[in-house]
Amino acid sequence: MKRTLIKDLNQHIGEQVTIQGWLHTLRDQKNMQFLIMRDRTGLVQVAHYKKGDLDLAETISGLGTESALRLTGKVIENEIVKLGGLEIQLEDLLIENAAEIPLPFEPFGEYLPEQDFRLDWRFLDLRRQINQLIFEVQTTAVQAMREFWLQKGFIEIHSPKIMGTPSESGAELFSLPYFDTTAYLAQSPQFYKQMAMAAGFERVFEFGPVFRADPSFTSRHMTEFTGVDMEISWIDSHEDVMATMERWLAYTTQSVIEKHDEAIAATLGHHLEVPAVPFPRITMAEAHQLLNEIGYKLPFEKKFDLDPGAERALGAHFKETQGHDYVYVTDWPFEARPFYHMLHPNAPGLTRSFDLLGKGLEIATGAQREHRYEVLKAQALEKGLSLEVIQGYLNYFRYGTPPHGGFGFGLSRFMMVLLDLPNIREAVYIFRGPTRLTP
RNA sequence: GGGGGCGUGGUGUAGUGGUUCAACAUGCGGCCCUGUCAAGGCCGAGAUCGCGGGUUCAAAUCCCGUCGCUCCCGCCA
Repeated sequence: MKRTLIKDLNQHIGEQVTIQGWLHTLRDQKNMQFLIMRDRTGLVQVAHYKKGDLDLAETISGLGTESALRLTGKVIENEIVKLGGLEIQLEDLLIENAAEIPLPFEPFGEYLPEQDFRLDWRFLDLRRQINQLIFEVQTTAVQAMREFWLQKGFIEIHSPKIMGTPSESGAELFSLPYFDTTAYLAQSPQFYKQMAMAAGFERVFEFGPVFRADPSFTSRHMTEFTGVDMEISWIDSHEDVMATMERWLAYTTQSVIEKHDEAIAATLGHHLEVPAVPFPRITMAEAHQLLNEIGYKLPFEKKFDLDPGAERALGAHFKETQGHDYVYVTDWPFEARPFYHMLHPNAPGLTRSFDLLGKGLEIATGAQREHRYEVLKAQALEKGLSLEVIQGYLNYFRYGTPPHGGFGFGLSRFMMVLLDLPNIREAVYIFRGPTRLTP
């Protein structure tokens, strides 16, 4: 018999249906048994009159909650049932996979075990409604991001994650044996998306894994995460990148609201808002001045940079003064940026770059890239890089590469910001950290 | 790489030197209950208090070490 989803049961009053799902709660009484069943669409009560089938009653009594069941019965309206005013009168039950007793923890209990323990049993943790919602929302968000770009003629690329030389960035590399040599896991698709600019693709994006061997033990770092990268050609400055990005994020948020507003309100207790475009912008120099005014003390060694506390302070300030969750911090000093960021022509030492803060959290970095071969080489040397090692990359800029720029964006960090999740381990399907390689 | 915090039955917590210090909740097992509904009632099993060492007449409780987890800084998405 065809499966009926629990949310559709009210269209089948009086009919015999089959539902498939998990035993959410069992109330086993003297004469009656009540099974609360859950599938991905909701909960329903199933009633069984014990004397109607004593063998079945005994089977049910032995069931552990969270067992995977398929059951058949007649849907009846019953106003005394508090769960939706209907119930299924049980006729047949098939145990697809019994849950052992006891469970490692109760996914639907009053309190939850600490996060580390839940990660050990992530599949049980993921049965919780909020977790299903997080990944439904992420699916919609990623779909919208891709849609936005496809509407504008972007090409999607998939660059290799195994590399012979480090890709860039100060981040530590994972190395691995590779036949008779050593290979590295990509820290970023940076060089490859710029290669696409040299290739004349003009506009590209990529969703892909990124690996960072930094031993970071914080609520917002992972050793492997999904990077969302884009790169566009023929830009005038980093402003073009920011302008594209903010509309892209507004479109994405709009899509999430259209599809999940009700569920988000029901589960998280608040509504999302589409961020107003354009987002606030502040230069690094202005940011330092502002921080000074609002009394945030930045350590001396951070005179070219921000620290996480400063980012939170800026986020809070723009929320308070402009009601905005996002802010671009632009024009970072070259000291704080990689060699390939383009310098301002009339402000030496400053780059055409930006970070995007969402609720005070760094979720993206972008810039116009330096596409002039000689200038790029000089900047690499200034950063102390060996030209030999990056010559393959430098070659992209010898045979007609347009001006271009783009950004790298952390998908899970965005999910944290979007849904107010306190820890990136809640925002990612399966967490990878310095001491977490399983599941 | 640096710093802080935590580590008690399956799970979440209480207890901060002795005399119920091993408790409470939940889960688990049993019994009871005219259809319950986040069910309820009664009974029961379950932790030598992460591990090792030390202080003390006495340690879950203090000290040292170690391991694990966690958060912050550094680094970044």
